[in-house]
Amino acid sequence: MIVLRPLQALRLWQQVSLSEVRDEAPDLTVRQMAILLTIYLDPPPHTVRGLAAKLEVTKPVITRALDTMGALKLVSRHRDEKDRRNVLIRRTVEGALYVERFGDAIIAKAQELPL
Amino acid sequence: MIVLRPLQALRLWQQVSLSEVRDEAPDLTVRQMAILLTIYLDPPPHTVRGLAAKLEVTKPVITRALDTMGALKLVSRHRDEKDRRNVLIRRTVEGALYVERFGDAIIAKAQELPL
DNA sequence: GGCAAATGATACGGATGCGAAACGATTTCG
DNA sequence: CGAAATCGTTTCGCATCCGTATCATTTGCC
Repeated sequence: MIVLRPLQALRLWQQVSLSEVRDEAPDLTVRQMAILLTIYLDPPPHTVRGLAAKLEVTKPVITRALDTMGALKLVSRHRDEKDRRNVLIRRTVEGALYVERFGDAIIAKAQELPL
Repeated sequence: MIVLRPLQALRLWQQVSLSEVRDEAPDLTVRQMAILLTIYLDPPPHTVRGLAAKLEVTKPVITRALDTMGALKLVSRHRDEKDRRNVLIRRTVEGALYVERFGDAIIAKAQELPL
């Protein structure tokens, strides 16, 4: 991947952020987006503790974000039957669609960028 | 600019979001970031009304964001002497530095991306 | 001069997120 | 078996943001 100039990178971020703000879609916080993308891009399994460590935030932050995104059906939670203390976070169809569309949005904005 | 694959675009967004979350720096909301980047990338003058129209949000959203980012010294407000109803939003040294560093962070993450 | 329009700020009630601390359930291990 | 450790959740008080409605100031226009 090549990002030629700083200005282009910033423009890309601006355009994608603008489309997010304008969009009807539920606006996730930066933290929630980081969690969501990690769940969908990094290999499973994902646990609360693991995500908290990866993001360098406290566990309640993860729990609350999962509450919110779970209500939006973007992720789902399941007890680990091997070790019932763990909660395994899994992807959902709706979440995969959301992430896919987001990726497409980035690409679309990238292609519209001026030289 | 070329973003070869959707996965790369998503990875880039993830990595930059992660660095933002982990960072000590004051974490701006998506709206605030969109406003900040618009102020620094789009040609002035910038007014509350103009920003509200560009982001498709209400004026109080802009006012509040300017309050917050003004306290962080990322932007400054000045009455328009030509038409004292207007408030002109201007860039600051701190804000320019913040945006510049953010752009560098994007580029750094982009270069680290896997093929 | 007087009144409508325009601009940005503010008030209000509600929703949501935060950090720190405590909690319940489960597992580990001496 | 029982104490300690682990894991995720919940609670608490607080801060911030939201949308709607309203406000004060300034301007334009008849």
